[in-house]
Amino acid sequence: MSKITIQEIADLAGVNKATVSRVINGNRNISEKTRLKVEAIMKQHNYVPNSIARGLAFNKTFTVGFCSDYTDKRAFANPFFYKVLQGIEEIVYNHDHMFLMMSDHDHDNKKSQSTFERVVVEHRVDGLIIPNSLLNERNYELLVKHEMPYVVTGENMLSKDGVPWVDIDNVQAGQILTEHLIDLGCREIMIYAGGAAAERDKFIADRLKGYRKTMENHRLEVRIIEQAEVLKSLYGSESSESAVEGRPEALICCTHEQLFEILDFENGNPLLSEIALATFDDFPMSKYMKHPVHFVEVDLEMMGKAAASMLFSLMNKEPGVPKSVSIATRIGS
Amino acid sequence: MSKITIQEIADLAGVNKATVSRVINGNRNISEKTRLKVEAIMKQHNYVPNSIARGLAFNKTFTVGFCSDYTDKRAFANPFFYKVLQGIEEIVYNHDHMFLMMSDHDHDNKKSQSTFERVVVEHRVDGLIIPNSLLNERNYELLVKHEMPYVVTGENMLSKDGVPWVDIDNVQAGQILTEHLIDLGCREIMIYAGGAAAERDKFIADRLKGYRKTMENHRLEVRIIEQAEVLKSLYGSESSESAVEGRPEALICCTHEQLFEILDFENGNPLLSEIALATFDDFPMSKYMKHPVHFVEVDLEMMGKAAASMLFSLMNKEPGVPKSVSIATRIGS
DNA sequence: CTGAAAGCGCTAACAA
DNA sequence: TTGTTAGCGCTTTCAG
Repeated sequence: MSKITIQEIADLAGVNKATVSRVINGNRNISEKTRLKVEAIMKQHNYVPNSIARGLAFNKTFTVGFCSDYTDKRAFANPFFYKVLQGIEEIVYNHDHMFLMMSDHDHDNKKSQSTFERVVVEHRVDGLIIPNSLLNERNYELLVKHEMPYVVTGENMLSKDGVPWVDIDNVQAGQILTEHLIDLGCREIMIYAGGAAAERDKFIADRLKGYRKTMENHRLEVRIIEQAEVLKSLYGSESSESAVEGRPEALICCTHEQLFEILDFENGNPLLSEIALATFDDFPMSKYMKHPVHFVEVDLEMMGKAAASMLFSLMNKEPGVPKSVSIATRIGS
Repeated sequence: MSKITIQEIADLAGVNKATVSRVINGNRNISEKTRLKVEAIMKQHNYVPNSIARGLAFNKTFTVGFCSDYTDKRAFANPFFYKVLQGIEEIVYNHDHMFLMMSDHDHDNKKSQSTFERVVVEHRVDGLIIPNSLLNERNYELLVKHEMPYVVTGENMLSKDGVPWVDIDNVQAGQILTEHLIDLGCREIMIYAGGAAAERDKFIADRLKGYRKTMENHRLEVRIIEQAEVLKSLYGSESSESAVEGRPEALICCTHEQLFEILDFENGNPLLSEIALATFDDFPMSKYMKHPVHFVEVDLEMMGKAAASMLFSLMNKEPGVPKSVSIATRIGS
């Protein structure tokens, strides 16, 4: 079925297949009459051009890929992650392309090619949207070498210039979240942002920066903890007088993992329930939780749209494409 | 880059491209000597056969697709849904295929083709795994017409024979969940399973069946509510004496949507907090919630593997392929 | 405006 | 064991 080829359509319409090809591709050099005739025949037999053959001739796939990272909790553990996809898809379909998702993990064992690698090397897509976490040195080289257009979601941590990315404005997010806690009356606000993590992940460094700036504006003390142990000791069983003194009114967790680490700790430490918790990325489960969590709301769909739009601009080699987009956030509820 | 073709490899190796093709495809009729030579040249130039061209020649894509349904809350709203994907991917890579995800929604407006339709009609994949919710009459016809092998996740609700599916054993799940609540000491156990929904969705009917069987075994009263209103009235402000009497000790919600409907209602009705809640599909957030939720644990990775394995069997036209797989569940924590 | 022919990169008979 | 020759289905010169 669907075996019907351009040649058969041509025969049926009594024209050459080149003519059929012209109507398929909207070539203007064609008489209204034959165009209509061919179109009718195509419709009648619901002919659909074979995309593989088309791809071979055009040396294109008419497909953009999205690679998600299995190990990226920030993405998949967030049930609202799919909104990004929705945004991407809308743009992709408007451009009459296919949207293909693949998943991958940054596996170090080079024994077998990663999905990502195969897709790039085999040119299975014309462009790629990948998460920050997948843009390591090796993958970067690969993309460049194969001249594969790409956009990164999440600001890149690679010290490369010119890597195009789309991300939420993490500095601003850090600011408004801190501002929100201050509005709530908190003064002693601590932030859980690992030193190593902040080095590795730009988004953590930025969130920290937003926090720091806000606290300093309000002349409040900046208190950063890098490991949960520090916090735990403040609430430990042998807590000294000074530990009790050191307890903050609020704690900002830079990632959901950090948040859950604290929440898990809390299950054995009712004292912790006094603290106001806050985190980034949508967290709509908050209202059902024992311990409510303040969070920042992100227009993820917009983020997806921005990424896809940027990708198409790159694919079309449009001049003057902005190399990055930051998306503002607001306090969620 | 990567422009290197089979012809150039052939020239470099001083052989015919057919010979190169033979080593690519592991043809046995080739001398060890030339095979090694060609392989060396290929490696040296990291030659990768163009998959598009290969696809055209083979009339295959070496790709299997997975279509997820945006509107299917049961899938995407569940952060652990990706485990299914992990299972699928493992099998797919073992078969040296690509795995491509697309998302779709059962949009009734026929104005534009759905992604699903395009993928099928254009033969972008050799086989497809799709959720139950996408297998409507129209899509079914399409798959059959285009002879596209497919497997459905979630038992099919279409009254078609021979639709291959993989699902959790929903009857068993209903049983163990009910059994679990009984073990906990509950006697008045109500189940929220919409009448219309149970008609439409086989999985609801099955869960209900498991509940019913267990309750009857224990000589307990089967109490089914089809709309949240019934329950709400039992807890409403003007609750009569009889309403209070009618309050169950436990409530089983057949879907997460139903569960959240109850949880949202609860926010204004502390009385409801007395009730034991239970639901299906993994719900690991339970331990962080104000109101803990009993749930059934599913080996989603296994489900993915089963679906993919079945698909490959179908693609290879293996004889005697079982038409369905039911996967047992256990109580989660 | 339309047709004929070459070719995209690879595979698969059929010969040699 | 290897080379030759057609295609796979479509696009795209280049003539007419």
